[in-house]
Amino acid sequence: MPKAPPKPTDSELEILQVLWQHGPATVRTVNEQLSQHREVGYTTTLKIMQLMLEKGLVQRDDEGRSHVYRAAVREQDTQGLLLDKFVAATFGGSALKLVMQALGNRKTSADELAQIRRLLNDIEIQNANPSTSKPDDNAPAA
Amino acid sequence: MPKAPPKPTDSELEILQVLWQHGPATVRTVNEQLSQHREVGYTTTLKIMQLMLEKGLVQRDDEGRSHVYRAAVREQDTQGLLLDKFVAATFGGSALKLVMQALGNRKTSADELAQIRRLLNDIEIQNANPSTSKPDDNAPAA
DNA sequence: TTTGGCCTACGAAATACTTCGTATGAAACT
DNA sequence: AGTTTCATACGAAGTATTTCGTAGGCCAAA
Repeated sequence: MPKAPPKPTDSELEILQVLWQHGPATVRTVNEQLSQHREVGYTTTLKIMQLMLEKGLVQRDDEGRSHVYRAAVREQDTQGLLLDKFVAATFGGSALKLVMQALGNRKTSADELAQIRRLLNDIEIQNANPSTSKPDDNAPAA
Repeated sequence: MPKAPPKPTDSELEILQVLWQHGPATVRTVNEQLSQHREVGYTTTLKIMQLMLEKGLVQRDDEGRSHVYRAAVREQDTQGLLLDKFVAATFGGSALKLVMQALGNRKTSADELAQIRRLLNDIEIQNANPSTSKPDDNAPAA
């Protein structure tokens, strides 16, 4: 089994976000996206993406003159990995404390609260009845 | 207004956790706590705590022969600060996505789910009736 | 007083990440 | 063909963090 890619750094995560949203892209495209938020040199972006390639965070197609990069890790997986580390370091491993803090000290819209309620319901259904597959918003009503 | 202390690093956060839980402590005490989880030299801990003093993350009483350090930032404030940065970097600023991921990909006990439900209720009461003060578990029944 | 133990201060190395200058080459333009 | 344009590769410096060796001070026990 090939070794799992390491935890991305902050800069690497920024680049992954672009690739996740935009799909495969050249260094130039990525750099242009990043430049909309902060100043960053082209070769800086290039260098980081080259390092990401070595780390296995991205893959690239180097056919043409400019190489096309794409994420080699999935958004959900990466977020989950980072979340685990963050919860461990900051909240002593308690996801509950994290959620309380996230919901408590922050304006949360009624709509968002409703979504969370729905999620809670789904989870309780799961717990009560593990055989059923996860409910899907788009599924036809029973 | 004195400048707010910076975001603590991972090592600094570990030390803050000890101080928050244990209360004011000497370098030796802190180092002993840390040593229960991983190997770390005494002067390493000392050095980091000295840097934390310069950054304003801790204060110290250097009366006696061994100095006594205490956290200069509150646990909730610090967790909130770190959480904000983390949500911004990892979930594009969406606390909702964070909560969904935290609850979704993880076993959450019925008890924890109940606590979250209670929190949701409190928040909705707040939203509906902003004049009321926040309910307190320990408050005497009306 | 001398010794040993514990404490702080400090310098410096090791590591990780970010940044960018410059070299080089390929393609496009004139 | 010569020149400009744009891409990659690479070295190296700047910054932040972590780590620890060593020096020096203070106090108590011998």
